[in-house]
Amino acid sequence: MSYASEQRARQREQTRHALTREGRRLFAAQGYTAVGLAEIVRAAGVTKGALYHHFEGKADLFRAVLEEVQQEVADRVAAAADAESDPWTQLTTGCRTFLTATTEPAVQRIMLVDGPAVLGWETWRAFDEAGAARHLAEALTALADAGVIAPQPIAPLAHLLSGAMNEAALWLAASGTAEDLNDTWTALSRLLDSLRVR
Amino acid sequence: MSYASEQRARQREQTRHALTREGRRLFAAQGYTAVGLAEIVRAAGVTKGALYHHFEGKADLFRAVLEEVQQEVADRVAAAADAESDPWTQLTTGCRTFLTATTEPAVQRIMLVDGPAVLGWETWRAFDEAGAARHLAEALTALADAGVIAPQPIAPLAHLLSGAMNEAALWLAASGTAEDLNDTWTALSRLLDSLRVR
DNA sequence: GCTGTTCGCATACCGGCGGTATGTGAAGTA
DNA sequence: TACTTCACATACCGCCGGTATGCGAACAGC
Repeated sequence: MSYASEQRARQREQTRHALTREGRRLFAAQGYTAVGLAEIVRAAGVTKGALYHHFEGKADLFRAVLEEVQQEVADRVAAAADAESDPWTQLTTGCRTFLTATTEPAVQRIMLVDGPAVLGWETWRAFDEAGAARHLAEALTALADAGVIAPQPIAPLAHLLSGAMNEAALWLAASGTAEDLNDTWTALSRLLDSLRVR
Repeated sequence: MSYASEQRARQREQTRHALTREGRRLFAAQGYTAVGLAEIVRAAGVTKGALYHHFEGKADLFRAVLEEVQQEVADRVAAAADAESDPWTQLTTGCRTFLTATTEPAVQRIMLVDGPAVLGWETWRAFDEAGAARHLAEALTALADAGVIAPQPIAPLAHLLSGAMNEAALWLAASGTAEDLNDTWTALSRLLDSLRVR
């Protein structure tokens, strides 16, 4: 494949990116069902033909967008956690970062509200486990192995904590003052602290 | 109003009930978007005219169904909790009942998956606060007032716990063995216990 | 550099869905 | 009995997701 042959590949990537970009913006602003394909392709400057050339349909475009959003959140959480050296601080920092990151309305609607309904909960969970939820489970496993928290099945605990943070993020975004964020973090910190071996 | 005048009222109620009944069944089995109005009215033995005479549209029918489901869950939780005399046992019993009640697939898809996406999260939250979530907040408030748990803002804590149980219920239903239920309940019990003043 | 092929996308079209406007007959009223 | 109301049925519409097809530019081989 020559250099010149990359012309089409770049154009292809550019079109695909325009679709996910505008799809993400519109899905976040109006919700999955409220936004039509016509609106997306118009915003992206292409036609439905392009969309169906790159994706299997509306739900598949949404899936690509969701994957992108979850990856970003996971990266932010991982970056914040990796900046810490102490395993326990990595957990708390990761949780705190997740809580603030998912407070963005765009992230919320796509990742927490429409995601499960559009893709089905099982599919959504699979994506979630590939994202930030995986870091949570890994951190808990490491802490259990190190004896910092009591040895116990990790999966149930991870889901409890993940769900707690998801719902808290939604609540904070809806009626969230700075005080509510503080109180929520305080309460979550206490719950996390209770895991430690004394 | 004479006895004879109640004829229409009874028929009316019967038709409305058939719609919510079949709507609930189909929404639970296939999800909100996958089931069409034609299928619902056919199962209920009426036509779309009847549906639009009783409800404002598809979303309004779903709202009525959701309200019904949430009320049932709230009643089960309240009944189980009221059977206990100790306030702390009321909380734990209520949580345990909620966890098992929401494991039903029908309850899950309507209440936890489609609910927020169809009605919007804020509307869904309003219904949730009128249901089982209210009992949780009330129980926590009573325990805080009684000095059993540390005095603290209740709303953030209630949302954390509510979200934890919602997600745990979804996980249990998806891949839930009896062992997972036990482990989840053990983990949740520990979290609840950490709230107690020592 | 000419020709055949592939590829990325546009155009045109379809079926089905939620929603609405209107008809109709039985129940209720005076 | 004549009139009104009400609970629904019938018929219809616009829109949206999805598909089939057309087409021009980009590449490949000679």
